[in-house]
Amino acid sequence: VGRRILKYAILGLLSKRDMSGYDITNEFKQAIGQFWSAKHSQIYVELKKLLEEEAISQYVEMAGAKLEKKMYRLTSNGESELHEWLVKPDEKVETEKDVFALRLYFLKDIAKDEISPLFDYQLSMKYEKIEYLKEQLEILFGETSDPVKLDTASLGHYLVLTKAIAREESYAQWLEDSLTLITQHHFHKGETD
Amino acid sequence: VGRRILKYAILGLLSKRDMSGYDITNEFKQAIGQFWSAKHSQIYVELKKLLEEEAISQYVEMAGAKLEKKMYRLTSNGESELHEWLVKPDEKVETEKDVFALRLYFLKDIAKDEISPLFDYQLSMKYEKIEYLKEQLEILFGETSDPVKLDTASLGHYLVLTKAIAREESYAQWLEDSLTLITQHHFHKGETD
DNA sequence: TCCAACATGTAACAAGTTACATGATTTG
DNA sequence: CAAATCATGTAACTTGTTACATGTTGGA
Repeated sequence: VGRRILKYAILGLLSKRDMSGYDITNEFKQAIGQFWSAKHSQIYVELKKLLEEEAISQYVEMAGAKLEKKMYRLTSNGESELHEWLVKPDEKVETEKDVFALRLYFLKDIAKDEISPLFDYQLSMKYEKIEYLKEQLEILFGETSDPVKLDTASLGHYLVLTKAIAREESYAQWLEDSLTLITQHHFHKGETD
Repeated sequence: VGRRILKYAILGLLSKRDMSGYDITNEFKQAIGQFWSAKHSQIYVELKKLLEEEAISQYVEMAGAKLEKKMYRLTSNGESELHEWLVKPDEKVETEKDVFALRLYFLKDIAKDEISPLFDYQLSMKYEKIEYLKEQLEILFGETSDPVKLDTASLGHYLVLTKAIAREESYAQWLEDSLTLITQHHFHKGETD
């Protein structure tokens, strides 16, 4: 049956302000895109469905002389659906899919000299991402001495960014540790074989 | 077009030993299931496709008097396809989807007294999972003084388990920190409102 | 005037889940 | 002998990606 996460992600975004499909697409390229995202093709289809369900309403805003922006607004119906979903504890935990970890599980089938480049590439991607996320945090909360003083709306944003940073840093640390271990392992095997 | 991760996950599993669809289903309930998994319905369909592609071959093993177990084995074709994939660096990074983080982003729409139970539930699930993963690590590598001395096949298993533990512990830590922050935030707001 | 960004949609396909369907074997 | 586990499959459906398709607007 599906849990329609995208539905609630869109309702959540619209609870902040009215948005067009294009705006929603862009939001998924920002902070929240670290934890949920969708392409415009999926978003426009979902918006149509939400309109039919009367969870949202539509109005047109002119952006220029001819360009029509279709704006969407939460209905009270949609608002209560969102609230219900937000406090409903998650039944099922989904497998977090991670292709690099999957590859590594089959380590024995990877040649020794191929492993290190794979790690190097992963690490450089992780560090790039960490840098980007920290920049975002700095831009948004750089002057904030104490996150306790943030307004409630910004607090959500702050928590999501710190989560993403923690996740990536933990990942990078594990990559470093594993590469060290594998290198030593090869050395050890080389010695004893 | 898709990247057919399941295809390579199955080929990887078959590189360790011959397996039936049922065996593969069970493997996804073990360690590697922390990073990739599939239901039996998807697995049987994929196995059929892999047979057609001649990446695997099939033979029948009797399990009892009437019960036929269809066993699959990597062909040399499948083996080289697996090797190629294992060393091909990942083009695209997929969004790691996390429904709890998504909810939290919409924090302002959650009533104060509803937030703490949500965190408590998440934390209890995380700690349960961490305990389970550490048990697995103990069972498999408990007597191992130094992972450097593991055989190469087990090393992959070890790395995947330590990865899962690091991931869950980092997650739990962030949950603890965030709950503290939110609690202080409410207190702060209560004082100043 | 060209290019990037703005703006919206559909179609085809791939991937993944749930439900339906059936039967054998082992263990208490 | 009942229940859990072993064992294999198909059908219907949802979700998500890629490709196709079109037109506007603002700035260099």
